[in-house]
Amino acid sequence: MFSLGRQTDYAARIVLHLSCLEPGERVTAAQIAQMRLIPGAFIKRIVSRLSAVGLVETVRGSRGGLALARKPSEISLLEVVEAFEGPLSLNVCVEKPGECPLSVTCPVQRTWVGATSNLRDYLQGVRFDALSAAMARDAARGPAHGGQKPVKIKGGS
Amino acid sequence: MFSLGRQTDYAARIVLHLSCLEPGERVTAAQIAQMRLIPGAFIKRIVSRLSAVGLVETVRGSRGGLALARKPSEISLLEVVEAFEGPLSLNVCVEKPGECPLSVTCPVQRTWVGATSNLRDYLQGVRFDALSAAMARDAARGPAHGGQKPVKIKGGS
DNA sequence: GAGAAAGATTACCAATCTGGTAACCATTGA
DNA sequence: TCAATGGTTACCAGATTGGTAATCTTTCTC
Repeated sequence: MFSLGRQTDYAARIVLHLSCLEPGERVTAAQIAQMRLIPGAFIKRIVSRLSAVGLVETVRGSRGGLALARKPSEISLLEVVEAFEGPLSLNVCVEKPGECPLSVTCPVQRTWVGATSNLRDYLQGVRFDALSAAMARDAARGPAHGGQKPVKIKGGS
Repeated sequence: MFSLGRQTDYAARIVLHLSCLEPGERVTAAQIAQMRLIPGAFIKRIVSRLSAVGLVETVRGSRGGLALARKPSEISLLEVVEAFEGPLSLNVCVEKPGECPLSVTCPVQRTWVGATSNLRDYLQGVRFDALSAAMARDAARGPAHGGQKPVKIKGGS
């Protein structure tokens, strides 16, 4: 069906969640899992990766938790996607043009390249400050308007 | 790695190949397979699908073969892609927004929707008359310039 | 220091998808 | 009738995916 993996979807939710925190605030993976409907055991692997890639900072131990490693305005959706899907590429011949002997004279190859960089540009243009702002706007409209309880962001236990 | 399947790639090659034919001309699947480096047994399934979807017309029996069902200018790359990948959608929540309870207030969902339609537009804008013209231009420059034997199109047996 | 609360890492699993092969059927022209 | 074609189906091995679970490591609190 040609879609992103669940992990990538979950990862975006996590980063979005963290984008909504006050600076200095921290939240546990379990809390995110619960509020963002991510399987509790699964989120560990995802967070681990986000941390390895340098998108989130983690603090171990009791009273530990997660926070963004950078400002939301400096994180693009593309970064999150590529952290889990690898370098964006609609077809093998985009990454490794030499692999297909036809690629030199293949106009479709050039199309894949174009579509790929198009998509990449789009995703790179989406930054998490904008996303969290949009979410805050939605939440401000209140539960009634969306038919949906707005997700509570603060981890204020 | 988030890329199109091989079938889709092959399908595009096939349609491109057929786009380069003179009107009324026909070519066999085996010939395409050989010239476009598609596994001989595999191409049958792909052709079968292309025919089922109404993109190519087939003639069975001895002296049979394939041709486009429509003019190349009326076939977009998107059609070929969706014939093999299903409706384009970067995430499940694009096709089935109701499935994820968060989607109502989820700004990422709207981003997936936007990126999807962006990609769809791009692919819909690529038509096979343009691709075959580009390929003809390349071929006209001769073998020396590409370091690659130009693919022979005419099935002149 | 003990213990609980976190994240980190690893092994494992079932289910699905994928690319591909092969055999056989159906149709058609010579 | 026979060979050449496309059509269909069954099958297969390997990779991927989404997910669970167990165990390790770090850190805070008492």
